[in-house]
Amino acid sequence: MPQAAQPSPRGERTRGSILEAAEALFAERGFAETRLEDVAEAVGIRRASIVYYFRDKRELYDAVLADVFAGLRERIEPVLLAPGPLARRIPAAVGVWVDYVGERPSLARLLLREVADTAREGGPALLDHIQPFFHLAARVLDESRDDPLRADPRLDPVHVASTVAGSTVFFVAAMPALLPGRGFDPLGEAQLAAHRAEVLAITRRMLARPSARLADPGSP
Amino acid sequence: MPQAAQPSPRGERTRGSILEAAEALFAERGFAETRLEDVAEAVGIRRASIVYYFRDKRELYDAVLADVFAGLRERIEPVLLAPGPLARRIPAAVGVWVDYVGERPSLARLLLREVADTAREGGPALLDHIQPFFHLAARVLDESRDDPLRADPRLDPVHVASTVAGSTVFFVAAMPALLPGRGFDPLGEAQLAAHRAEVLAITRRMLARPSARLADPGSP
DNA sequence: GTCTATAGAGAGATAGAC
DNA sequence: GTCTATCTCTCTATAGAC
Repeated sequence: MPQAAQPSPRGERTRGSILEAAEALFAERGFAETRLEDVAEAVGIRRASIVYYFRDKRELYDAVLADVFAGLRERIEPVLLAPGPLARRIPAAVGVWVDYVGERPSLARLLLREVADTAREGGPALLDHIQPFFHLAARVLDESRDDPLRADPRLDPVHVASTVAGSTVFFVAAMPALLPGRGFDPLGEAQLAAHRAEVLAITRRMLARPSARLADPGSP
Repeated sequence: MPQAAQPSPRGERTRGSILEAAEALFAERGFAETRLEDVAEAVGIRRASIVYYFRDKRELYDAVLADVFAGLRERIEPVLLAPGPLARRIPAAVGVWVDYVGERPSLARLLLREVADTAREGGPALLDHIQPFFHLAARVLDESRDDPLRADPRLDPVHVASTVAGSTVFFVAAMPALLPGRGFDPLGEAQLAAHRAEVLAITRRMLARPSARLADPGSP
């Protein structure tokens, strides 16, 4: 928001358009290769106007990440906090995840890039935006102390999440590239349904027959 | 190689060092954010000297990709072409894949980035480097016409490959970021073994109970 | 083969008018 | 709020000496 003043309706609309255009471009090209010029053009304004809403390029990028992850959280939180056994809630959350990525495929590419950037010294901002999901997970597990799944020491939530996230995100982003020529669309009804079924099967197997918990050298 | 002349031993060594440094930096930071200056510094030479070996930045990047994927192919080809049922060769190939990524984690990040770039118009060079794997797969399937797995129309090799690749690559790159603080090392003996077991279980399930083949709108 | 020096493009940030 | 104009920095690519 502009200088802590109350935003005008027009301003809110412009701001939203900038976010939308930036999300698409950052996802497609990455942070460094995206020119503010292109974002402005997509919105139909001039480059300098973007600065009115976002101090600089980095802040715009952060706002995009915040927006995308907030949307995901809004969807996942209710199904994870709903009553019922974990063995039911977790697959439900996985289904919601796949559907969300299907609707907002920018998330797939943004996440792919952020994860790849992980090794950098300065480090990406990913962690800030992922943090809420850790809190959510901690809360869910804490409130389900009696759940049989919770008791199984062989089950590593982070490992499950990594597998599910990795396969979906890769599927959505990679399939079109891997099937060259044909206009393959991983986001089509049938494709996405097939993938959802596959990921759910994987999830259920992991929950039913968890492998040894990964050693966690630093845990207290 | 320099101007089609026979390379001197010293030149070959320098060229190798450049490739090695470039691989690490491109993987960590991506193409756009990697400065030739840094590659040169890592090698201990000056920026201009790189041009002696690689016409420009893009060519260097391409050489890195070619090198990394060629290494993978060298490992996977023999196990896929070995005699025996597909139900045994495929898991073996998956095991080799996980081990290779463990030894050369740059591949994980490079692949993550390339896949994310897929949506770009100009398009990344990924396809050129992946092509040999398609040929390999086609050959293997062709030579296994009698294999029971081959006959199953519900089995989609690309889908299996995408799932396996996605989960491994994400695991290797994401785990250190997702487990902040502690010095988590997904490439450690135990972690990698646990992941390999997990991916193999996933693979075997997919082979044993394949889901419906994904519709392929453009296939002949 | 490797270096120094420099040219030149690209793109983000800033100042200030309307 | 949005624009024009400009400043400045970074980084690639090139020319040519050693």
